[in-house]
Amino acid sequence: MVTIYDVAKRAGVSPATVSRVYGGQTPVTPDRVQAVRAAAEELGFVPNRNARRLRTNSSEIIAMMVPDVSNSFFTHMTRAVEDVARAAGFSVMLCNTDEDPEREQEYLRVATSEQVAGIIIAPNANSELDWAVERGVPMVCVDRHAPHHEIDAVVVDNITAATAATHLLFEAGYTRLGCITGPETVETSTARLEGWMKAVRDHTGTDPDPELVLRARYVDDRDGERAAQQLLSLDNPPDAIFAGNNRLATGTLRALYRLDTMPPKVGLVAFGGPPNSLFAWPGVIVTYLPDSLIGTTAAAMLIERINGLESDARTVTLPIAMEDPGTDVS
Amino acid sequence: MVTIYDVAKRAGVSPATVSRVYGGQTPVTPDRVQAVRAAAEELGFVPNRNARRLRTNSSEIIAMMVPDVSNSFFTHMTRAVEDVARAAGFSVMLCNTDEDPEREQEYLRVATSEQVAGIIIAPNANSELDWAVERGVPMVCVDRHAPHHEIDAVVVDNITAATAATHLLFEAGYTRLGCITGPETVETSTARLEGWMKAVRDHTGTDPDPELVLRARYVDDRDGERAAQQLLSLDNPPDAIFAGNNRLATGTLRALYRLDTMPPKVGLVAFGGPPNSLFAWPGVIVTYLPDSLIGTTAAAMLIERINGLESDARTVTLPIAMEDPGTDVS
DNA sequence: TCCTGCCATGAAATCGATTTCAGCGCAAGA
DNA sequence: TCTTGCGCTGAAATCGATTTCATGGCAGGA
Repeated sequence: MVTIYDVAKRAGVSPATVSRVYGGQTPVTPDRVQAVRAAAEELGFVPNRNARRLRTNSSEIIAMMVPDVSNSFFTHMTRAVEDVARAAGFSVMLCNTDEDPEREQEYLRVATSEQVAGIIIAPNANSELDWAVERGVPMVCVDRHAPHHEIDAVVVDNITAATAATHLLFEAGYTRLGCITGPETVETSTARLEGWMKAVRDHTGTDPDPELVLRARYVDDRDGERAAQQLLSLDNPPDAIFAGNNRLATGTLRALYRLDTMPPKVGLVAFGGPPNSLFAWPGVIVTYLPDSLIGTTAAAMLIERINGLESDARTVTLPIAMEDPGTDVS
Repeated sequence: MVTIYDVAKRAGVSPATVSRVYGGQTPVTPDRVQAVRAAAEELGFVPNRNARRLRTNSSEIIAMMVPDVSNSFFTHMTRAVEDVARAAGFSVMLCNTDEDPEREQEYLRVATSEQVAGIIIAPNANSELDWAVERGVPMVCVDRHAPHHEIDAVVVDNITAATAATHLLFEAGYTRLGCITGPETVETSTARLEGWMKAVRDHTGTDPDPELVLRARYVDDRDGERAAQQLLSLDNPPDAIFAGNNRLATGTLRALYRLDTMPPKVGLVAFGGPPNSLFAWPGVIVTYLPDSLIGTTAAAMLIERINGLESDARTVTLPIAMEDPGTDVS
């Protein structure tokens, strides 16, 4: 391994000078800089970040903790975070929590032990963030607020969008709406359910039929498929379904396909997806979550914190775009 | 920051003993282990990995260098790598190269400077891997072979699968096939083109019409869309299209939709996608790349290397699954 | 020409964990 | 009882870069 001492010897300067050439505070005479760079080049010197970090007690790593990167929502968010991070000289450490508090805890431990510069996390109601908060690690929550702590957050207005999308189903002529949403531990699933209920009450004047509301796991589309099947096999089945995230929408669509009741026969709100939907489909109302924007915003906010910003916790709420192709089969 | 010295003082032992409790080679008396653990717990001690790494000259980080995590193929691969890595005590650093050799180079520099334990990379023809190879960083290539070096690789049999899928188009009754594949710098795109050509020759007895072959970027589905439009606006347009990856397939499908020539009117091979295809579609032949399996295999191979395996470079070729729903519109 | 003061430089301490090496205590064998 | 030897322990060196502190050199002002 080539060290600054080797470079120093070759360049005829002291190790301190070599160190200063690589991002030190103190200036170095141009010709010495030249000499050092030349020597470093010849020897193939790469500064050892571990040594630097040990000394400076900081790293250029951002931990990205999401339930599951293979969910396209988080995929795009992660990609966006990585872009902003790289531009600012940070690397991204990827952590899939699978909504499992234990795994999350383990990762938080690794992250602090790693002296990461900051953490971007999509927490759930069971998240134990005390560990990181106590240690003052800069942190930004995405998609959901932090439980029990005041922490920067970038979220979307789920209630409003869920209500609006549900209204569109009613306007399209559907009358009996089912709702498949996520577990109670995930804040967005409750918000979307709430938005859906509001729209139902607005239109029917009464509370929705409880048998039309199901909760399924967010992370596996087969759960969504099962839930949709269950709804559609009711004695009095819904004629449209609100699917609370992209996975659930994918599962629901598959169930509809299997039962030969594809939209527009049965209406669908695909909240936040389905992923890579290719084109507008009659009877499918899609809301697009601003995944990349959430990522870039969160990364930018985190970097502000890393650079020492001390203000109170901030919450940024981003709007949700919507697509309604109508029910016309053309 | 709590260090082993603090813990040592509190537990009434030496720092060396504390270190040994955390994964040291030498055994420690049980009651001292107890005392150390208790003290560590009370003080909230977390070992500083940077110090450890500086000393041991190794890290528990695997760099995952892919063109673009937001491509579902790499997404699933990355997810699989992360699972295997975590189980073995490694973290994953995410690097999007966008097929850009410069960015790749930058990341290789960061990775060596970071003393990463190993690298998993999807290289292209312009990749400069010398840097890492010289330094002996354990490395495994995925999806593509390393240019100019003998390195472990996990790939799929693109030629065979492309030929087989193309055959299915002919069998379905399509006669004039177009092909949209990726840039020449990406090995898989050439292999798939080759497989396609073989099938065309088998069936027609002649070389394919050159105007039916287009190359587009792999990374943006709009390029695929444009290429498909171009093919379909020929005087003598193809009646089926072979799309060389998931992005191209997505773009092609969108073009077909816009031109109101959705399959089965125009046949389609969607090689390696399209992502999250919801269900079988008449006239669309889909090949499924074993994305997760590539990831787990590569991660396992890399970990073997990290643990000191010295054998010659190995290449694992995985099979490709295929789905042909026929052309029947039922 | 001499003095003041800034600027660049090198020597050495430091970050926190690992590891070598020597020593100590204790058990087993003679 | 004495010796041998094993097993555990602590002191101290070490990893490679950063940074403080003291110093030497040089320019500008008197």
